[in-house]
Amino acid sequence: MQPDYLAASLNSPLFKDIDEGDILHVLQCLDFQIEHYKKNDYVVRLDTPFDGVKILLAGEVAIVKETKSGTRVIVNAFKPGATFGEVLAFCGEKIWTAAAQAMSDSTVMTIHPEKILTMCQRGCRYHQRILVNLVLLVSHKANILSRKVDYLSLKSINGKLSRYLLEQYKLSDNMTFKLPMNRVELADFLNVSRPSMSRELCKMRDRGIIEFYKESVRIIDLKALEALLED
Amino acid sequence: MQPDYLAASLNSPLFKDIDEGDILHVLQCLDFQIEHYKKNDYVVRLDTPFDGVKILLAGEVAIVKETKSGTRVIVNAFKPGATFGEVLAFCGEKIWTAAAQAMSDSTVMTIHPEKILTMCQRGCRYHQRILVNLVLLVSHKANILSRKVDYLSLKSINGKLSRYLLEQYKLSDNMTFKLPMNRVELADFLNVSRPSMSRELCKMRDRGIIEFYKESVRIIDLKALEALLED
DNA sequence: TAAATCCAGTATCCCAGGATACAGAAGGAG
DNA sequence: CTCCTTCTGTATCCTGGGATACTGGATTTA
Repeated sequence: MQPDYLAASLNSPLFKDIDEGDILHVLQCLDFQIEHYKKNDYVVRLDTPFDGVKILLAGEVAIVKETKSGTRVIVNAFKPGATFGEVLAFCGEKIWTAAAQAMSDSTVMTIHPEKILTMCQRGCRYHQRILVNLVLLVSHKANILSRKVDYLSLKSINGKLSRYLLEQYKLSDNMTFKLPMNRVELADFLNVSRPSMSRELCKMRDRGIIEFYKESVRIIDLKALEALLED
Repeated sequence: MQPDYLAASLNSPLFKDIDEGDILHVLQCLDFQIEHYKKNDYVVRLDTPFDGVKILLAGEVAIVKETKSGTRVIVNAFKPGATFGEVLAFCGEKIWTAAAQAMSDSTVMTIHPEKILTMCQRGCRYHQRILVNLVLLVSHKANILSRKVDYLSLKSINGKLSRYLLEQYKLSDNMTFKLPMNRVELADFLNVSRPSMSRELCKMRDRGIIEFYKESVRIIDLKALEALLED
């Protein structure tokens, strides 16, 4: 076992609050494999047999969903320490329901989910901790999905945009903040077309509700922005 | 502790594989409350303080997300034994991010989440089991949300409908099946207006792709239905 | 058995926003 | 500096589907 993998594993929320010696121990129980991928390689292909929970040790991996018409949408982008596949694992899916692609050269660890749930009938102290971490991890994923549903459930672009801007405002606790994505990505995230979003964004500006320059946004009329939520 | 509540708790996936005596024990640790609701009562209101994980003991409860203008999306409908609020609990939300409404007269148990993660530092045999159940439960929720996102990401009513019908077909493994909801609920679920959905449904029928009478649906031209997926 | 209520289908109107194409700005590479 | 690419805003056109209102059938209540 190379120590660099161990170090990378330490970053994963799955192993949070478990100390180094124990992680080594856990990993040995878990029957893991490690694989390397080059940029643009598929780490996981859609509709292929599910083979285990993945932990990204190094590089960058994105979850991509592709429509039959050929358009590819990046659903989620992961940095080292992130895990994926755990939701599929624990709800008994047998195949991957999305593809994962390396955005840069990446190293991925695969572990077998059954062992996580059953490995320590004897009750090692870190086993409990892993289960708690798993609960937190999966809950977090579910929460992100839930937020996604919120956005997608809104029908108007104004509604989506104002909700998004208000959330960014709350996160930064400042009327001026920077958008974490460019226009194309934001439009994808809100599931609207880029020109339409741009149009509405500018309308808001013209109505004196917001100001923006590049990725910087400033909320001018908070009340008016909140009022836009209602549609 | 009334035995009927105990019996109802036994049905919950949260307590799966825990025997009766232990459930009684767990419940006593968990500091639970029980409340009754009439049809259409709100079990939980949007934006009110989060008060604990809910277990539906009797009746029917639906999670609804609604905008002020009245657009309503049924995210999920629950039967006795189902739990909700556990995702919020374990990602540290302080307020309810959706409303829950009783679809019929219902009884709901509320338990306090901190205790689930920490109650048994001494390692009772059922504690571990509850954590495993929680992982399974939350994963299942995340999976449902993921499916929901898939529906909402489709832009055309045809796309949503055909995806939904194909899923029902796969579930029943039969070209003829019954829809589990009426038209209003289905329209809510797919986040489209009821008349528009009705229109598209009838178009499909007129094109010889499906047949339907009330809640019964029969797929006639599977290939054509699959072709509609290509939004 | 009449009245009230719920449910599904249909028609009409009309607008939010998608598709597309283009233009100017900004940054990077040679 | 010049070319090239990426990003954003803008205009034009046009359709999918939302809002609304009405129908008739089914179900429930009295």
